[in-house]
Amino acid sequence: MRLVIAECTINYSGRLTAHLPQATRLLVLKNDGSILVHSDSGSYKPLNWMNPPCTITVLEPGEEHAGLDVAEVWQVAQTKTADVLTVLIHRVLSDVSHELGDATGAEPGLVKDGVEAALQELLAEQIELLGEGFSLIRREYMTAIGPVDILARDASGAAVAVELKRRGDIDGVEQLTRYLELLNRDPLLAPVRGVFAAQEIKPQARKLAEDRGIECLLLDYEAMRGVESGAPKLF
Amino acid sequence: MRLVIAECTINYSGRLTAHLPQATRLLVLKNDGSILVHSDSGSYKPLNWMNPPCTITVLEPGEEHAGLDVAEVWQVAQTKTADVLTVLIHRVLSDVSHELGDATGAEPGLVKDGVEAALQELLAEQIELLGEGFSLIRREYMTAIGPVDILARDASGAAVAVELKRRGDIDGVEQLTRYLELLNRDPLLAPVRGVFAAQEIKPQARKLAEDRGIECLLLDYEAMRGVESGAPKLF
DNA sequence: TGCTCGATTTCGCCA
DNA sequence: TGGCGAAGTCGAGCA
Repeated sequence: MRLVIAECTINYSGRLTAHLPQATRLLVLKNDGSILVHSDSGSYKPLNWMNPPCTITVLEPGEEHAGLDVAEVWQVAQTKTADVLTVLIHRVLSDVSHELGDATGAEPGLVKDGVEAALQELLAEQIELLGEGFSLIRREYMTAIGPVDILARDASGAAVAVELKRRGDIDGVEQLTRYLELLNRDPLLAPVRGVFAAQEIKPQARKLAEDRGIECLLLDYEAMRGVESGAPKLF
Repeated sequence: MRLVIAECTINYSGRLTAHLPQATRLLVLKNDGSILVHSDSGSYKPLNWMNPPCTITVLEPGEEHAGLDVAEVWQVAQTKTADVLTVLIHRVLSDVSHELGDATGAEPGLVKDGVEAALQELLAEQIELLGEGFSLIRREYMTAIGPVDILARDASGAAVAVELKRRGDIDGVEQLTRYLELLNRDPLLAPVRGVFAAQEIKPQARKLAEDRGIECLLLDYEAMRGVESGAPKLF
């Protein structure tokens, strides 16, 4: 990885056109040829970037750069698309390279825990959270338009489709509506009720769901995990 | 901005729990207190990060780190939430700081062109792309559930609602469907037809749209821009 | 401030 | 490989 601190002007042309006026910035050149342009603020998203595969060509400034105080021109071109990032280097303040990775030179990679999959697993094991006498039919119940997160049976034996979200938005209600429409065409399952379960449900989503006769269920992830393990998971 | 190349082990606890095994990585510490952890591959998204406002505290290794070859412990805590990023520093290979920004120390910021807004502007000006004899009623036509991108009138005088996307997905069709349902309740407008216009339309979205009697229209941004300016915009 | 929607989204899964 | 849904999504615009 090569880290360059430089006064630069940047133009991007691809899905959109973008321009960065002259300023001092961090240029990160990764080993796969990709480049990130970071300023000292903003969040983790760079001001500009080019993702791999791409190639960097260093050019001498041409006539069009006369009088612009340009020392070098970097042409970063995407291999597969027509995207081009042009970096005009005015002054290089620092330029260092380092080898990253573990002993083998590879990045071990991130280990995650606690996303929607975990929520689904917990609700499947604690299916009675949906109501007394509920039983699980199956998780990821496949349909022609995609998998229903959880399919269950209520105390009376009627089928219930559950859509799970971390944050319950209007999109989730639409998704569940499409599943219910499809499931209710199956004479072996119909009538199928819907439950919209999430750690947080937006007011507009709740309203839309209730208008459509879909029940809303707030989930407490910490409590559900507590029931399961008795103690928070540590590394 | 401070750039540290270090052999490190990282744990994150917040919305999810994540772990990064020991390896050499780039740690970017921005002036606003935020931190990014980058490896030599992947795209612009860091392996781990903490966005501002947050504080970094450097601790001496405690008993729980005995035998783990830990030189320093960085506790990065979000000011508003309970998110915590713990960086175990095994070895620092490089540690440099630089002032970024322009002459005033500020980042001038990115200038963009060519997103959905531009597409909407172009289609409004070239409304005949919808069909012969079409006329514009207005852009961003407000309704109770949000603005319709473009409302037009066809040759026969009937209202047409247009939903614009760069990439036409199922969500866009759902959105247009909600607008049409609402607009068709207005006796002054009804009946209102729908047109789903995008640079690219996913097969599933096209199918859903056609099932609902919504017309699909592929847009050629480059061609539309060419009609408008006669020449591509340059910086 | 809260909500909605776009993004050069990126990322990961599954058919 | 392509399509699709989730993301520690982020960020802008608007009520």
